Amino acid sequence: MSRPKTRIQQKNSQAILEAALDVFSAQGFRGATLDQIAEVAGLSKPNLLYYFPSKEAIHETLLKRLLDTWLDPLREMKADGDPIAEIMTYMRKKLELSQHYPRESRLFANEILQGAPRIRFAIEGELKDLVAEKSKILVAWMEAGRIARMDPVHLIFSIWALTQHYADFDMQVRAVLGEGHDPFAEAGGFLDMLYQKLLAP
Amino acid sequence: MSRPKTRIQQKNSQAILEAALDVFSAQGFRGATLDQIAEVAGLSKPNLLYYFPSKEAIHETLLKRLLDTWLDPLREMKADGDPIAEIMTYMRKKLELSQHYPRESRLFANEILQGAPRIRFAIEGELKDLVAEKSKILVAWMEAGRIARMDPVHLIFSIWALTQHYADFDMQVRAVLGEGHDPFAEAGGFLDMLYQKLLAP
DNA sequence: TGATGTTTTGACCAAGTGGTCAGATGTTGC
DNA sequence: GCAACATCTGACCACTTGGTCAAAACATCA
Repeated sequence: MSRPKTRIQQKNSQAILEAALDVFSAQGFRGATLDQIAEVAGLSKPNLLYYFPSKEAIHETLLKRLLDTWLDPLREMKADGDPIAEIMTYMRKKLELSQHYPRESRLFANEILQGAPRIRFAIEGELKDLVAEKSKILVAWMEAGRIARMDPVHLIFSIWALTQHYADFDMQVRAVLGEGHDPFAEAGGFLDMLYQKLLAP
Repeated sequence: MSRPKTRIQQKNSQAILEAALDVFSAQGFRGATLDQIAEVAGLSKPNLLYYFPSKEAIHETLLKRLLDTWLDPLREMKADGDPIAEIMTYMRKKLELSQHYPRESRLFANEILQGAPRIRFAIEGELKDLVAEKSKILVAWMEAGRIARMDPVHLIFSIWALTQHYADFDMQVRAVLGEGHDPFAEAGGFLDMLYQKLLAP
């Protein structure tokens, strides 16, 4: 069922993944139940299992799709651009992911929190390699005196931490800010300012 | 059973909470089972329920204890200290909590991720009030020109995000850094530098 | 020692879980 | 219209889950 052929397969697989994203991101893998997913998707439980062989398989499909989306912004950071603009753009794109795909962010957070049992391989491979590659670019920029010197990997961690916080801890952010705030707009301004200061050579 | 009297009650309640912290922080509330907790605690399941009336009750006890520890460092930020030193100390203490109490950090993260169903009241009350109070101090420091001007609440969010990241995403941090790194030592240096630059008037 | 209270446990339960399956119902192309 | 296939479902299953309970084992102290 990995490559839906008919219109109806397309539609139902999609609905299941959409529903599963809702449920998994809110409850974690073990906390989510097939009954919940089925209900949200508007299908019967046996029907879910007609499209996916198991709960595991749904989760896995979701994580696989997620990872690419998640890494894309970092992939786009290019050595030949303006250093500060490139980093700023990366940070902004990550913040937009947090804003527009908070369920994906939480799904990912849940997975890492629990020791990444299902995507450890990707973290230790793809992600690690990508960070190593981009770190080289950052170091080159530092050595050329175009941004301030610092640990490049922790610089990347800081972007992840600061942007994902607004998706993963959304509930807390909104509760603490109270009414009449636009968390993501404010975060955008704050993080722009922060990285301007941090990166200035 | 909230106030253990005998030696044995003291010891077993403690063992249960310790085991529950292990399991809840790693699996989330729904993902954790009483059998797992009982096994880690070295007790039988019915014996667990002799000390605590329900799974809920164990979780609740854990969260209640956690909250105070968690807020203490912020409470200690005093208006009459040196602004930069006070904020730096707060950041350092939060980082130390991440380092020495990662399970507590993850327990908290799990709870917030899932919409804080069990501590919403504390987030909207105690925590919100404390942040409001400390924000006033930060703003006063900004107006006195002793630290740079910025949104004080997002400044606090940034400290939470950057320090908790090293506990909650520990697996990712270690995987990406690879062998031969001391994540928390490096984070300490990086965050010192970051906040020096950010706060300088 | 025995009487009294505390702690522990095996056996049990009802509800919920992921998953199966035979067959019913739709859909499609001839 | 009908054969062939895709889709869907109710009934069911084995297992796990949180929780109960009566009785057993243990501790304490007169």
